[in-house]
Amino acid sequence: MSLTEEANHNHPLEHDHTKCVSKALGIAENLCMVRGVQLTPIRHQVLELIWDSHKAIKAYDLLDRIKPMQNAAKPATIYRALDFLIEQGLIHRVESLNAFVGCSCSDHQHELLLLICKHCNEVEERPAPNVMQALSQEFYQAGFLPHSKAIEAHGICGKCSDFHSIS
Amino acid sequence: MSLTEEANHNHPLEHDHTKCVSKALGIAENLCMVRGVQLTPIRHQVLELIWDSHKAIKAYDLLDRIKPMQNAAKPATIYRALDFLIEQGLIHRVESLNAFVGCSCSDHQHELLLLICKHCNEVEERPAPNVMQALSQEFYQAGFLPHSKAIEAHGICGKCSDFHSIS
DNA sequence: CCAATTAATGTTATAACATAACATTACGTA
DNA sequence: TACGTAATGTTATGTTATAACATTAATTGG
Repeated sequence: MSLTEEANHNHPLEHDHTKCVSKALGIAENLCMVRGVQLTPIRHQVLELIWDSHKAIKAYDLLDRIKPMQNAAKPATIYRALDFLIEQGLIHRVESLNAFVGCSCSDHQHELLLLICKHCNEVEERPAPNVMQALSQEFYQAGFLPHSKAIEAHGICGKCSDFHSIS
Repeated sequence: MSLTEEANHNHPLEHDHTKCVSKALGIAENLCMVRGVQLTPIRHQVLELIWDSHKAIKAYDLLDRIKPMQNAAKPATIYRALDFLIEQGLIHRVESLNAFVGCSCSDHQHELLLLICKHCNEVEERPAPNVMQALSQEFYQAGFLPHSKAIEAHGICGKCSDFHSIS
């Protein structure tokens, strides 16, 4: 099922989303330039489609949406672009949804806590340094050498609970 | 791919695993009794197969392994049993692996931190109260009302890094 | 500049993960 | 014993992801 079908509440006018998009794309273009990697048209379009909202989007939904622009697009087309974007830290894979969301802080070092709203389906990314520090201590105590970590919480976001309480 | 194919190092003699299994099954039987839910033969067998090791196991691997005992087993057979076991808190779904692992503390309240070893593929579950507290604060600051949370870390476990350093 | 190499994409096929929908069976209880 | 509910059987299909090989585009060294 498309994620936007099951939780489709929107927060219109909450913010100027064109700014989010242009900022994210600008950062991506710059990063790729600096790193000497190619943000090809396909990769750029996939990133743009992902940034169409703050909701996580599924690979096959991306495929549907890129088809008009890339007639030859196949699953591999999307998954390759996703692999690239993840590698470059430009997007996150949301494990518990099998979906993908733009990374809002790809320009600096970060560990990630993802807050996934069941109501509007938006995903908020937070640095959560205290959580990360406690986590590091836990790893140390366990003798565990982490390579990667993901924290994903499902619940109701601030905007949605505000919305409920005033409407 | 079967998870046990890609990371197949074992820690033999590290512990008496029959104790883990009998403890887990005993707790499960008791809990189900108390709750008035049925730990049917299929559900019991699936739980037993999951507890065959501390590694996460995939649904279709479980299917293969239950076939000799349950000739009629189909994907739905396994997924229904898994749903039941998850509902009862007897196993965890490891989101980042699409796999399942026995819950080692199903008899008491807990939030979970899963330490997943890339080398031996075992999954250690830790309560990590400090992490959970920091997380709660983060949720509060974000105005987020959590319904569920999962922390999954991939890396090298203590036993495997010990092993490397002495051999 | 052009040949060699590497990076990216096209294409086909299939593997791997999961659920829907409806039929049947088992079992407790009125 | 008929009824309702829980569990399982069964068929089909939906969803997510990758393998493998061909072709095209971009980069680089001679």
